[in-house]
Amino acid sequence: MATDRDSVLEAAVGVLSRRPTAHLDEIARAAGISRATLHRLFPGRDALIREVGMLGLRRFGTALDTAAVEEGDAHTALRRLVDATVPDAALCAFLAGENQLYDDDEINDLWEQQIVRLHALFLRGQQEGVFRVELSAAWLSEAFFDLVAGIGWAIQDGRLAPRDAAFSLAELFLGGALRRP
Amino acid sequence: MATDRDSVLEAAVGVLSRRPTAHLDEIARAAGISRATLHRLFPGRDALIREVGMLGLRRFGTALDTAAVEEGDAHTALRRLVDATVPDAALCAFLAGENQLYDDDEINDLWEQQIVRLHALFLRGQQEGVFRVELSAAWLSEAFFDLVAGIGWAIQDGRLAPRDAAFSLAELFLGGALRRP
DNA sequence: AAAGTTTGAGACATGGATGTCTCATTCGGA
DNA sequence: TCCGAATGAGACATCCATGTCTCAAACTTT
Repeated sequence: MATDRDSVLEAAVGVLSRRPTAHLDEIARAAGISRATLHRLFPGRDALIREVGMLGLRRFGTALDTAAVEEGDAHTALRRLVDATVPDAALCAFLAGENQLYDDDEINDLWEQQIVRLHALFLRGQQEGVFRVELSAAWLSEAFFDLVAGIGWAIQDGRLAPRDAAFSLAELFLGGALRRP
Repeated sequence: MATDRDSVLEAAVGVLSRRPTAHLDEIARAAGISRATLHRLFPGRDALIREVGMLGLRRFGTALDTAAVEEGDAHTALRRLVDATVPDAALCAFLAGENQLYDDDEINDLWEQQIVRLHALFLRGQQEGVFRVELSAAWLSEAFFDLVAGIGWAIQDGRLAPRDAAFSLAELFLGGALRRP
């Protein structure tokens, strides 16, 4: 029974990241509330989708903060980011799939802000000689986010154990991104 | 002007992989045909979506064939698979995003068939000592497909040059999947 | 216990995409 | 040139999710 807005949004993610066209009935049921209450919390479907996106972007921003991606060497910074991001992988999965959101300016701006920070992390790592330079920082950012999203989907569908998530992501991605010594 | 079914499906992918809820008008326009003709080719929206999914799975199956993933050492087999898959990355992106398809039994079966082959490739590679065993074959399969999908999205949105796609995918993924010598 | 608030269930209207139809036009083959 | 087939444009009807409303029940607060 989720009464506050964020709990509802979390429940909504669970449904929407799998089926972006899920009916509001289904989302309300997943949140343990009625469709009427859902409408009281969010003016309509668009608003709901938008707020889920905003939540995801806020969470990812918070993950970048707690990981302090601008500090320390890029390698361990990325490891910290993995740990900070994995708990919100489902939200990232939603963001990756819902390209529809990109009509909204506010969403686009916030999205841009996060990507810039991620991109800067990889660029810094390349300049430090930590990350490979044959792969563009843009592609590294893209691929990282894709894998986070993949983690989210895999966990939701029960194909990946949550305990293994951070390790699987870090090992696979860092293996490909780190410069060989 | 795409008159045959497959051309229409290809055009549909271009629209649907970005916006899964695109109207039939938009899809028809993207294919250069009228909505009436679109309906003559495909009974309805569901049928269209389904056939796009089927096309994607068929293409991926063909890629597995042409790459001959069951032959040779797993490393070069995977490199062949990258080259064979990248041209159809957009279709894979659609498959990754449209989890809605998973209601259909025929789709599920075909999907299962491809995943089994991909999974077997990684398992074989692990047994040959080529791929890392700390990462499960299931996760490697998942991550590979996620990155292919990411390639597709990135190319469609102009964030990745098609020429760089195969290299970027192979280097990043193999870097993380291959056992260090 | 009583008043006020919130919620759930359902009915209802609405809008918009979908599906079906017709008909004029165009294209292709004989 | 002529005929048949295919296409496009548009006009409908239909369906269904959405949005709005009401009212009773449950819960909270005093």
